[in-house]
Amino acid sequence: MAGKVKRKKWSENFSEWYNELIETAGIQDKRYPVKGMNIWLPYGLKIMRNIERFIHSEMERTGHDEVLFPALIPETEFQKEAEHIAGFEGEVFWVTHAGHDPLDIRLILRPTSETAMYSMFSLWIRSHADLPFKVYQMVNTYRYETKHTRPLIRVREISRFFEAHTAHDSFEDAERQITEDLEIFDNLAKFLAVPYIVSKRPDWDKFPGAYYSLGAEVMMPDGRTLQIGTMHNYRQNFAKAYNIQYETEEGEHEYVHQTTFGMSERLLAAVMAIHGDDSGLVLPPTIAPIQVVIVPIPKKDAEADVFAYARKIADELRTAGIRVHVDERDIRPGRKYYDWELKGVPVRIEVGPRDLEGNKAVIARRDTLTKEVVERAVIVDAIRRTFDEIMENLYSRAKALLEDHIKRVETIEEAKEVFEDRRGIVEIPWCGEEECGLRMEEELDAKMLGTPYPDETAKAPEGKRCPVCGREAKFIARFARTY
RNA sequence: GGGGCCGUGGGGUAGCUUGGUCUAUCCUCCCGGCUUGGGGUGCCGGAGACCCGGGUUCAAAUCCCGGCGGCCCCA
Repeated sequence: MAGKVKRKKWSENFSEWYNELIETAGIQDKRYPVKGMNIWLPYGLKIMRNIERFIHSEMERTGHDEVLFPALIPETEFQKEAEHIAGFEGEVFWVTHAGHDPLDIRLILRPTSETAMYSMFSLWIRSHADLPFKVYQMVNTYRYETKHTRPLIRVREISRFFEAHTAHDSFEDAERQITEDLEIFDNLAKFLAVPYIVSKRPDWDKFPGAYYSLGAEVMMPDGRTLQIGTMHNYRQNFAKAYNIQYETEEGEHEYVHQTTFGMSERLLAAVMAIHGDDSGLVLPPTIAPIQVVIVPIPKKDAEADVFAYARKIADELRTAGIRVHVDERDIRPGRKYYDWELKGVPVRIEVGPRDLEGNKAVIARRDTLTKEVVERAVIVDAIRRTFDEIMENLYSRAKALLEDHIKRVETIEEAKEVFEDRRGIVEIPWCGEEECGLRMEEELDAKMLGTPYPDETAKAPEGKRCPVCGREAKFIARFARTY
């Protein structure tokens, strides 16, 4: 039955499909006259808010407090951590003037908030009793992207940037935080029905200033990967630059260990891309602004009032906590079907004279585009069951897409074939040397995502050799074309 | 950094090579009316565009120069 769902354009011309859908489905308007800065439209924003609501609840569950820092950072603060500034200075927006006068100390628009937050952390964190210290914010950040911008994916204003920042009394406790971040991320991914992989980034591609960086990637329909989450362990790098110290039980002064965890509206891009099809968006019921749309099918001269019937069902669903909308527009039902399919509403209920007579309703699933007739009396249960089935189907379909695109190879030639063919992720033995890693990136015209995480899964099997230098391989390295 | 392409109603486009019946094509969206209603009803009517500046010419959407904006490829 899934064969009924067409995903031709989606898979063969993903870029075009994506750009069209961003506007036709009402996610964003790209016509704002600044490159890389787009407007959130009401429908898209509602979806994003539902994703954020889940993130807020996870943050609360795990004891993070929400804060809001200013968007402007003085040049002097920005420059305190050497690697960090080197990594970002090429892409920050500067504020150099106020009115007609040049500023004494120039300001940057935050590309991320480490340098805004950490001088304050050093004031706030005094004692071991203050640790662990866990805060987060969801704000807009700015990066002057020089590559091609793409809505939600590569933008100059990230308008929904999530960043959690924590401070700990030891490396071990910071590691526990990374584990917690991964658990939060996993919950979120399940909520979105989005399967992913986690890699430890190679040293040359760490977050600027980090001890190590983890990236969570998803597989897009065209075989390229999209990073949708990152976790960094900073060790004491920033603490030393910003003098964030606490007093131990013994009265000593120690630098804190820090971590960050980041996500953005790329989460929505992933959901759109991974679950969509040729008819448009397919939203998981967990985040759909409208979970059920009811389309009344009137018949001329029929005495039955299908509208009243539809409204009654709507009330019932609403009482059960389901987000429902009755489409009473004066247009043909077929037109409504297309409209709501484009917008990805997970379930459609059709009610016409036939259903009213038999005390039934037709339930249509968005993910499979199949229909089923159900008894009016059990409609709430049927909808709930359908939601569960949709979540399962979306997840397993996406999981198959991801797994089909991961290929383990041993030579550069094999790896090249994968990228020529259908793309995806290549896993290849690697000695661990930067030189060999960069060489493979160049030869494959792909990026090294890193090594599988947790570390135990990154070891190369016995006897495998690095295809570049021929030495014994220590790791499995992942390569992909990325967004 | 190097090379290429392109700016036409809200969106997508035709026209440009060879200047003139361009009073600018078609689809979509939008507005009004009738009709219709279990997968994009049909018909009638309406609104809406040649990126900006300069030049060539009797005549420029079309050719030339400059500006601004966008896209693609390579390093």
